[in-house]
Amino acid sequence: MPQIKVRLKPRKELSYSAGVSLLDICREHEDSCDSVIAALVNGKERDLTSSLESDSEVAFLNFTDEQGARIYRHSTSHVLAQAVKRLYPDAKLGIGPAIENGFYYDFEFPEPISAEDLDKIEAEMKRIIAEKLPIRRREISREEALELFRQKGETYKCELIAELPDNEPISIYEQGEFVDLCAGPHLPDTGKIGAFKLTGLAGAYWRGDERNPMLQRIYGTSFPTAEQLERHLELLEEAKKRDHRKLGRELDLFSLHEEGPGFPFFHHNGMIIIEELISFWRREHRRAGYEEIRTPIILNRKLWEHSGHWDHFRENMYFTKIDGEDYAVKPMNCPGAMLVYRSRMHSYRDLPRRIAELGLVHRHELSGTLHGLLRVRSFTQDDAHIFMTPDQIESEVAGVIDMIDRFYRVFGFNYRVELSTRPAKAIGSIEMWNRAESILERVLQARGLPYRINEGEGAFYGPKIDFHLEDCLGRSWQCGTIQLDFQMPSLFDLSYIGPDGQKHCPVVIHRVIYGAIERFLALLIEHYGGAFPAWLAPQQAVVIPITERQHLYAAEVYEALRGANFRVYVDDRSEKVGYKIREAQLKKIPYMLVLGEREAAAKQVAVRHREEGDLGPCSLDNFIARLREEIEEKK
RNA sequence: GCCGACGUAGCUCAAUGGCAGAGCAGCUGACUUGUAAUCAGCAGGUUACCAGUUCAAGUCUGGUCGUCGGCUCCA
Repeated sequence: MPQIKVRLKPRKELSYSAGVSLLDICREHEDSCDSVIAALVNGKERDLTSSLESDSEVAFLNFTDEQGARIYRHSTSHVLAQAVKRLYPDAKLGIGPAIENGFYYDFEFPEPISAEDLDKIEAEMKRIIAEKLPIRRREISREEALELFRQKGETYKCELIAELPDNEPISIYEQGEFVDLCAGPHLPDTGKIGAFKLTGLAGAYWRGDERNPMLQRIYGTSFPTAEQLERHLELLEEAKKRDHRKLGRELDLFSLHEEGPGFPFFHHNGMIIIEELISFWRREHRRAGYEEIRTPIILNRKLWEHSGHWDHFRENMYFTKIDGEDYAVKPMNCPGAMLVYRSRMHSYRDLPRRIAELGLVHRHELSGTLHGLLRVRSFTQDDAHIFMTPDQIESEVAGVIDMIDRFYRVFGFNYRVELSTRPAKAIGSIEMWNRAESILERVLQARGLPYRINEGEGAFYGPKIDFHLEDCLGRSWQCGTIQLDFQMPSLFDLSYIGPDGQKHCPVVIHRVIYGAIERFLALLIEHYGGAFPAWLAPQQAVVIPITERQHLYAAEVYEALRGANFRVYVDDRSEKVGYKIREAQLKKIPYMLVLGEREAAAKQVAVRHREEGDLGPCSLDNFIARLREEIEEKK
């Protein structure tokens, strides 16, 4: 038996005879071999049950490694599938991957199951785990695989096998009587799964396509210990307290009504935040050389036919009739901006022309996708269209990326970047698309921004760079976007006169920073958990007189703060201080100013901060200076 | 749109097919209070809506509307 060298990370050099199993190496060299899930062999994920035939670099994976956790949960999804097959032998298997924080498995049941059935399935899963079934990998030929799953009636698996690339080995994993098509790797046996829970039941189209049959998806999660599982479930509960729908009601920011599904109502408190966001936005845009326009909400159908929206976006649009003619409620602002550009002649010296618009658009989204303020049917885009010459594209795109980064930084948002490419319903030539896509890619690479490619998710008129933010449950939502457009300008016959005295067609960037004000507000609410920084807080301070004897002084303090342009009110109800403070805390007001005999006598205010607590007395002027600085610096 | 769940007072939640209730919020009054809930009283409902079964429906059945969780993070 030839000897092989094994470099065990972090730094061990070992020698074994070829054919040694990873499990053996693990038992010998890992202190807590029980917690090892799988291994990376020369960077590739492998089962612990597999063996080494040549010199290798090995790193063992634990649950604390992201890859390890995914494998652990993927194995749990197989246990779920096995349990389902035991209880419902006629159920057909879909796919069952690990996802962030858990896993799912899709099934087609002969009769739909309901949420109560999950208990039964969980019980069976526990049995399978107690059986400690060894999990074995086997590579088989395409023909064998097809035959195996055809026999079992697993039509979805057969479909997957047929689509696997020729050069890829086909592997199956067996545990007890259960077998699944799977690339792996997996835990060595089912007994390794500590704590798990099935968390949800949902419908899911096979392969996410609504033309395919709908399967039932069971969601779950698993952890090595019950404590970790419990902690995870508690974290989810905590996160729900930050839900913008709950906080929106509690803080009186907005409301949603049956009378207008998907059409949010903003209350005074919500409007204050929106107004602050907008005035910040206006200041930054003026500084960055933007103009601002406003175009109509309802425009003639002919315009939408002309722009391509009639052909490509009609299902999402609302229509109406005026004087016997068809009109549409705008789903996008671009045609309006095109008309503004076209309303006068342009020289190349005028470009780039950056035209911004806070445009209220309406889109008919599927009823089932509506979600608080995060997915609505009417929203305000902080839109802009940049008209420019072709050689200005890169610097303008870079400028917008800078601007988005600057904005998101103010709020402390982490974001993810995606590049979306040509969709099925696209207008314009393939060459144009390729050119546009490569320009966007080049700018991203030049900036060293990590990004993901979203095949086929671009707008119908051009590719785009999207900026995604996360909500309280980690779901990601597109906010900022930069879309490159070579089509719309020529459709609208836009032009500028070049240095050569000839007419040329400009290129357009469509872009938003917040995206939709409504969605951005929702994410802000969750991001801050409702405790907005002073510059955004609907009420920045509350004046709390202790008894009626301080009401006069309270009015004085109130007037001074109002005079300094702060949002403030007096709580002069006949309640105890503790009661008023508790209420102000629940309303997440940044500052509470308690006024008693001492403060009134010394003309001071006793400052309490919602997070820092009692800060003691200080002069009114000092407090005003403190709050003013906090607001100006958007702390 | 599709799959599943849910819909009772402003909010959070009770009520075996048998008189719709509690806490908080609201209103009135008393209390004059020193850093997260003072006490008492009052008021608040076509149980989402529309049909049906039943002596009797918040509860059972059907439909409509709305809300929530999902609908590739590819074996």
